[in-house]
Amino acid sequence: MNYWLMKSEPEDFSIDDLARKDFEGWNGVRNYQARNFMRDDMALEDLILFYHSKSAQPSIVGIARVVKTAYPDPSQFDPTSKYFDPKATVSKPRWYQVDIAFVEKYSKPISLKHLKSITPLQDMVLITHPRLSISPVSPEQWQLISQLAQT
DNA sequence: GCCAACGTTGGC
DNA sequence: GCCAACGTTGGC
Repeated sequence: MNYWLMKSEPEDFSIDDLARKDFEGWNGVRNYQARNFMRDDMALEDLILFYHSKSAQPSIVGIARVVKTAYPDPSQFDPTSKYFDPKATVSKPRWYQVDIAFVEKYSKPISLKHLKSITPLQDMVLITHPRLSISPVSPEQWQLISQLAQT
């Protein structure tokens, strides 16, 4: 079982949007590191911290889980999509996605500001690599954050 | 293979 | 909306 953090701009797709759906295909990821995490390391039922970026108070807002492992992101083949990639082919896809589903919404979000104030969380990839949209979370970090969510 | 130019992310 | 940090592209 692995733990992850995935960012989304709530104006594009929020935890409430996720809660309304059976699942969501996590398409449009166009960063190789993030792709590799999805393609190579994400397993069924892995748990995900769902993070709202570019919001007034960037925060972890809830939990999702992986319900389908990596498969080629169809938007890379669609010339009308903003995620179209002319260098990708069906036989040699470049971009992958997973499907995720809603698990829970925190009653109170945990802000980035709060996370940055907690010494043992300073090595979170979220903090050391602030522009990565998908990042691994250690079991220790997961446990600590789960405790924060309950207070 | 270097690196300048360019595009994107995301906190503020 | 700004802009620093960083990733990617492409000419040489």
